[in-house]
Amino acid sequence: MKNPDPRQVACAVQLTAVEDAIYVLGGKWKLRIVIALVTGYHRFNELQRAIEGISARVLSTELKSLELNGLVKREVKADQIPVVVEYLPTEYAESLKEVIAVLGNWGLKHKRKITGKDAAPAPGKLTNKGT
Amino acid sequence: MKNPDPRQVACAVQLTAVEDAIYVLGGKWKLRIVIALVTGYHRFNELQRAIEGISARVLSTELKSLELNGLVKREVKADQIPVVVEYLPTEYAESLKEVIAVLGNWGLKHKRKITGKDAAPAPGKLTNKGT
DNA sequence: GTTAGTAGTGAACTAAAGGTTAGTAGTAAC
DNA sequence: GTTACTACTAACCTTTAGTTCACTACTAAC
Repeated sequence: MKNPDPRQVACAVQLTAVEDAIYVLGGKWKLRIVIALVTGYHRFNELQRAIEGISARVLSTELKSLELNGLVKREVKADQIPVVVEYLPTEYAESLKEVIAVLGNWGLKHKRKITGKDAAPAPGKLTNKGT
Repeated sequence: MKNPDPRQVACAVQLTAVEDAIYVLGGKWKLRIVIALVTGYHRFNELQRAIEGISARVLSTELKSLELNGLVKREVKADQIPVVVEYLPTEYAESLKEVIAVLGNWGLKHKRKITGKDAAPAPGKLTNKGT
């Protein structure tokens, strides 16, 4: 196989790109945090209360990861007492709105398909959790 | 807080939907498999060769999960020797094309942003791997 | 002085995801 | 008879993700 399968060439670009996106946005919490952020929650404890079930440690590490990827800006209001920290979605985070919308729409359609019609969900999911 | 924060109401629907989508499509391999499937790879070993790095065990479990979610159809060609199994993307899998496109585009833009400009990638990623 | 709020961090743990190795059963080529 | 192909699967191991709990340091209210 000297000259590669044209199908491989065709999908290679998409493949790495999708992988990268999943690396940055995947996992249990990253997109939830972004959604909370653009929804208007900006303070640490406020975010922790808004995002049900997240621990301080995970919120902290996830915020750092999002900051590294330019999606969040950490701002320390040193003048206030007590010192308040704000996590603000960057302008760049706006670019995720489409991703969130598409993913959300698909998730909604899929849930309807799985729970409403076929009733054969993935093991232990979609039916029994309304997070 | 008797009447819930309107922001919470506003994002709750999107939240569960996005979560569901990530549950079904998240992880290292699911979307890669779907891409390979719609690209034209249909047989087990063919898929394993096309998707670099995936093990038979993982490919098997992931295909089952995708089948449960109606994205793949498993077809056994019992008449052939040796018995051949084909994994075919369902029509429903077409609905993922938009998701893949949007995610791929974002991933591409993001990689360019991170590696080309800011040069501050997430720890140990995006720069050092060209899968 | 005790409690609660601000924003976290470190250690120790569990759970889940994924990887490695070996092996099944049948066919067919060398 | 050994190797290689078909499509897997069980057992075991490692790695990563996420949880729990305790704790810092400072301020304010009770």
